[in-house]
Amino acid sequence: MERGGRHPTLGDVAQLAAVSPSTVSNVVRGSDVVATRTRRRVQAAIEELGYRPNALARSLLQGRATTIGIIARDLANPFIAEMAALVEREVARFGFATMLCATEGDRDREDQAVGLMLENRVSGLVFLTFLAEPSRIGRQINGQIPAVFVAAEEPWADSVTVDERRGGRLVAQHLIALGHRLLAFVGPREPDRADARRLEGFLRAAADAGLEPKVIAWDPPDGDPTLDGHVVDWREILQGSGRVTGVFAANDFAAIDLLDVADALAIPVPGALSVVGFDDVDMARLRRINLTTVSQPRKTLVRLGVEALLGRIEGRIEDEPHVTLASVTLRVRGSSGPPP
Amino acid sequence: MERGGRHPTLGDVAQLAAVSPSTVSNVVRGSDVVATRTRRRVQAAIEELGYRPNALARSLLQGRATTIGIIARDLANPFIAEMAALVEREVARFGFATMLCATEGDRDREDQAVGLMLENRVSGLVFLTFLAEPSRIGRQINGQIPAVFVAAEEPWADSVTVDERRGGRLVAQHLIALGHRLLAFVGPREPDRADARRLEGFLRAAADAGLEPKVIAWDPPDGDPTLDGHVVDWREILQGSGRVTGVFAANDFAAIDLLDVADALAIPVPGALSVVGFDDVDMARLRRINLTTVSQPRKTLVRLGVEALLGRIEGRIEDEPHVTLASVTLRVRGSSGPPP
DNA sequence: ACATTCGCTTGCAACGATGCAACGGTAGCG
DNA sequence: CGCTACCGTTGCATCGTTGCAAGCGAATGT
Repeated sequence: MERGGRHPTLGDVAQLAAVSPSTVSNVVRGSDVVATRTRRRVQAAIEELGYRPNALARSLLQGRATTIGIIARDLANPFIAEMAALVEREVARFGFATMLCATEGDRDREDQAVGLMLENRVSGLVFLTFLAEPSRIGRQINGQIPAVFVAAEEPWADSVTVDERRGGRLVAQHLIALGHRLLAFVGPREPDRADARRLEGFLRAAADAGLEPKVIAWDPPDGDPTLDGHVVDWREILQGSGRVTGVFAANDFAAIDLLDVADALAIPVPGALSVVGFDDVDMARLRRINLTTVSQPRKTLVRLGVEALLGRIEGRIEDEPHVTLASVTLRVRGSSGPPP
Repeated sequence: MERGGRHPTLGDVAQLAAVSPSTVSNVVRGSDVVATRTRRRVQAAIEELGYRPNALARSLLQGRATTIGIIARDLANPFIAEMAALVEREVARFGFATMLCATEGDRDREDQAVGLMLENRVSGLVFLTFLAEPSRIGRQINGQIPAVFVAAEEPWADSVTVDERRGGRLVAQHLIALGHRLLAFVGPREPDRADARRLEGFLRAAADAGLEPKVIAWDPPDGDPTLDGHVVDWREILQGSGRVTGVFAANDFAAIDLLDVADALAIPVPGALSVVGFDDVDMARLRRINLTTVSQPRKTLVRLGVEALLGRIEGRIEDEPHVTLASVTLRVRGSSGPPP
């Protein structure tokens, strides 16, 4: 069937069908210049040898691979994983293969990932993460290949994201409307710009109501929460003298961990504590989680992002990088209620 | 910096450094035959041009890309997503890039995925799924490139998986030891072989105790459960005359959905219903979920799988395909208890 | 002084596919 | 009858790298 484990080539097929390699190439690519008789003969030869075109050779010639690269932060986060799946599926519709790299937010791995993608001459890059060191990556990419940020943003590339500040504002307004006055924000010790904007919107809306939320840094599951740089205890924050009653978590992942903490301390939610998240991951709607959260329109984000990327790849779009905003919705569920 | 948006090549670097392309190639690949003076000059030129080797050309010459392909069923399942992340990370340690395809269990997309990988001349394939049509894919791969099944199994390729039957048995024994006699298994309408074996072990152990569990087909979130081909109602199964008290779900995903159904019907777990899952996904340990489940050693599975794959790729291993079994553990949590 | 060795560098032929100019042959047209 | 138009097919150059044999000074041995 195939000679010695090696892959049969265009030439092998050509020989068997007694035509030139070019003709085989034309058949493979479905060019209509080939006579039907010849085409059939060639197809038979292809079948017999089990021939598969070598995408590497093709891509080498065209200067780029029919591949797009996804650079994500962390596939263990369901929000990211689902976004990655959507992107893969969407670009596959246009015949693109997908290369994947996770960075864990580490700048060196960011570098490596981009390097890997560039060396493999991907046609475009989808970033599912903010960058630890935007300028370096920006310089590397430097207009060499199209890139788009989805659910993230960089000024030097197309970005499709949501109005994070508005999301933060909605949360604050929701909690305040319920009657909360003791608010807090919980986010990672090293916030990315999404976290920062969510916080910003939250703080601003709180300030408008004369409130000043605490800002707590927390990296579950291994870290302790810190407040103004000092390690504190959840019991302290949730039950102590300076306790809070309404908490906005930077994302559902953290929010759900926080619910778990509350459960561990036997603090009733929303009875004694209201928790609001961000992202609306699938599990947020489970009755046991039932998390009030800000919903991001995942499919829309991906669709718009891929659309923009393909536009650049095909050269249809040439203007300045553009930021597209999709709208967020506050999804009120059972984890938020009036303060005690 | 670069000429007209195109990528600088070995030749460009060679010209600038006034050496031959071969020498540049030697420098890039860290060959030690190059004199230190020359090497420095070349490195300066590389820096100045922002040169990046073209992996496509390199791979074309070697006959295969430094890339492995992951073929997964569905990234939206956290178990799969986490496995994919682990594989990506593990192979990256050995310098491999990762191509990703999701199949959703569809045989056509299986075909396409494998075709895509083969055309891109990946060095090896990691399957994170059982196949809808194993024989076809097997014939396609046909010893052309190394493949390994992780948390899945095929006779014609190396496989690293767990003793699913034993997992099923452990669940049955656990429920029976608690005193349950009215058992059921809940799995997808089109079970893959993992599901089938989990069921098999479960049924056998139940039979040993003289019990005959119901077998329910269910595809959450959109489907109704069916029993012997007839659509039934959860209320019927969980509270009706022929009700069950201990349910084994084919995987945590389904188990968690089942918990949600129980919550919707206000059925206390484990008071009136015990639920046991399979996989031990991260969220299973949350207090609100607190799912008794069979734990798969994810990291071990991935490590062993990648090890086997690399062995084949480097030609170190040449013998017959081998099945490696890792051991499962029943993790007893709060979703199982004595029957009412 | 000449041969031999060494250290470094270079040309050249692949790898597999593609795009294009050019081929001989037939047909259509004035 | 000669001109162009078109048809299906073919060679050939090309993409960026690598591996290998050969080249070439300079240093060493006798």
